[in-house]
Amino acid sequence: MGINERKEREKEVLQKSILTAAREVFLEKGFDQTSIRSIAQKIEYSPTTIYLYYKDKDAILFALHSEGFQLLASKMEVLNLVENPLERIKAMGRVYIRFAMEHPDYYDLMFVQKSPMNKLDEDHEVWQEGMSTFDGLKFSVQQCMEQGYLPFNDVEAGSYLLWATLHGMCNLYDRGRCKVLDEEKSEQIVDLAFAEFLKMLDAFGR
Amino acid sequence: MGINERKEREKEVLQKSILTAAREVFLEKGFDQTSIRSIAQKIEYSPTTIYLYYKDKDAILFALHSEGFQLLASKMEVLNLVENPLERIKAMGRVYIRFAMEHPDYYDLMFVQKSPMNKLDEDHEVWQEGMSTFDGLKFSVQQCMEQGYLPFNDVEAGSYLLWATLHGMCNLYDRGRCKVLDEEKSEQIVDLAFAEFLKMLDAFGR
DNA sequence: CAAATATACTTAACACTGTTAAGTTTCCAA
DNA sequence: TTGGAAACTTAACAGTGTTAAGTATATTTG
Repeated sequence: MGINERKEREKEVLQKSILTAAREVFLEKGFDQTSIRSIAQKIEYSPTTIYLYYKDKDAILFALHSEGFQLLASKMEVLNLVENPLERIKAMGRVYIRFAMEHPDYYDLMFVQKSPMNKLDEDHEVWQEGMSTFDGLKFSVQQCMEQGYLPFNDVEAGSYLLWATLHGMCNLYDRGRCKVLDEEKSEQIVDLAFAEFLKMLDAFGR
Repeated sequence: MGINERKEREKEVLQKSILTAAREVFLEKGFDQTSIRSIAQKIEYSPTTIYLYYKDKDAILFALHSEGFQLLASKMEVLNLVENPLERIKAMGRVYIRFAMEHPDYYDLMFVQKSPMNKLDEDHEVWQEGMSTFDGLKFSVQQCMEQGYLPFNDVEAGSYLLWATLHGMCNLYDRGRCKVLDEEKSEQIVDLAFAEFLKMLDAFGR
């Protein structure tokens, strides 16, 4: 009989509407203001109902974190069109920074907050979302090394270095550490620093 | 009469013992567990007494953040012995990473957490601690540019780039994003990436 | 068809958090 | 000795994540 299946579907609907509400609160009010109670209020259920569909708050944040990676991956798709691996890495950097600037909350959840990572530790799972994205970078770095565009010894270490450079620029900016510069310059520092970054990369691009 | 002066001194003593207790809790239990009540318990005063000596929690965290910068500055002192500006920058990087690894909580407070920065926004002050440290980097970058060690257009942008690179490596590591690598490699990734970083710097060191 | 059970959801509560207003104690000066 | 200022505490507010227990509702079973 299809009753159980109908119920299954109904459960899925509520699970998804919880996630939708969580996303709305998260994007409107930010990480700190995303509480179980505020999500519950949005879907007009009691706070405890949420625990029947998600193990805890971290599970919800992990789901949102995964959404962020899907969004980033979609932005990265255009990079397949770039033939030259060094140019592809440069373009990746532009996409990455643009993503961090346009979706600072998603970015924070994906690369800074500890909450979503707790879920992995509990379930002894691997960080698929992060690994897939990093694989994309590694692929291009590998090509660059083979073609003499980059002087790294180790693909993973080199990829991590490039990633960290962009992450550092975005994170310091997001966390207000650009205050080491005057206000005018603060606003454009990420773009300025990225320009210097490209300069360094080009020094090897023969 | 010296009574008022004695009282002044006593107030200062309590203010400092609050900060000491805050530091102890912070270093023992971490940022999240550093609550007003836990600090109060340590000094055996009521939680509200703390508000007679510090405006709010952010003010205490800012004070701890400043301590962190003092500690970092002391570790940076040895760099004055390094004559060559590029070598000095490399050594700065080593000191910076070592500091981040040995004092992850201080590092987080100084460069990641938003809390200490709120104090600046409220009081319309400048970030002296950050600026002083950044000035040290800018000085060496300027020298490197003059002597042809680094190809930057802009001293501040170049300095920010170098800072961001190290910060990114430390922050991604601290926030568990090294999980893109296998466990074995995760542990040494910062050192490995730093080695690649030095390689890139050396490419200009003629 | 009625009783028992399983499902879905809510209420109330616990143990916390930062912060403030009001009340109490302590101490010093007039 | 009394008045008042200063130092400190109590109680409370409004919020947090989370859990145990209770309540309807719907489904299955006798």
